Amino acid sequence: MLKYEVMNTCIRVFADSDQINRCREDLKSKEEGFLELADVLNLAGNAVRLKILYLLKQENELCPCDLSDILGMTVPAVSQHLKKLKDAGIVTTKKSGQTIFYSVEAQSQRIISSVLDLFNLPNSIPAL
Amino acid sequence: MLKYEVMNTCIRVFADSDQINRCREDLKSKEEGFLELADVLNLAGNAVRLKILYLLKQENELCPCDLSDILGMTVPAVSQHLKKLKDAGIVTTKKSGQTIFYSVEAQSQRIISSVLDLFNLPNSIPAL
DNA sequence: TTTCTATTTAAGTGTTTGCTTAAATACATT
DNA sequence: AATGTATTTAAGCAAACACTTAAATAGAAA
Repeated sequence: MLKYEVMNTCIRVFADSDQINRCREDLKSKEEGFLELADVLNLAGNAVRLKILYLLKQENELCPCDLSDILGMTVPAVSQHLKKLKDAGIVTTKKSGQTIFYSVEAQSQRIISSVLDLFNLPNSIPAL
Repeated sequence: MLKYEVMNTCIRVFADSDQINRCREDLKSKEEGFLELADVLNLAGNAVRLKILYLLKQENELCPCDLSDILGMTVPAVSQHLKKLKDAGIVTTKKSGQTIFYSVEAQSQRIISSVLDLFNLPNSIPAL
């Protein structure tokens, strides 16, 4: 009578329930890491923010005003992107006069560098 | 009279116009690359899709039905994520009977592996 | 103190995202 | 031919995004 390997939502004749359980366990043990990595990738997965991170790494520090000029967009638009990056702990600020300089947070240098290094993978981006 | 270095939107006393122009040129020359990399990061920057990519790499191939079971979400929800990945050329499909197996597209293996390797960067994710 | 300047915050808006449920496809299997 | 199974597509919807313009802050400079 019980012909199918019924797992959850899906009824399928040739499901490999061992494989599915193994994968589920594996994911569960890494859940936290997936959420955190996805957050970082999501922040970097916007052309404006990716450019901001690239520029901050390249130039060491820049103020919202500079970024606005370089990127050709309004200061509030830039500021809102910076806020997201700062809330995530990816960038940090330093005040000098009435200028606020943004830079990549020390602890995030490695992952941001690694993300930006993806830029240089040969043949990595199909459409390129 | 012209006291400021007026660049674009921003009027600021101590703007370094050389730096700003250099950065602008640099960005312009890499514009295409930024857009494409941001696209990939944006796709990977979702916990569900990041898990899907991880699973496809780990298990070589999986069908929407398996993924639905493993991820604990409906088949249409999974299918829509797979469509995005396929439209971007990141995954490919192979038919076997009435099952459709998804796997990471050969040309995208490297960048996807590199993205997933970010998972293993020690101290890379501040909150971790 | 008053005025500027750099930045942030707020409010409004159109677009995109990611799910839901229901329906449609496309084939295998009987 | 009729039924069943795996998958995709469609429609609807609440939430998140990314910008805009205007206003609010904070602090330097005059």
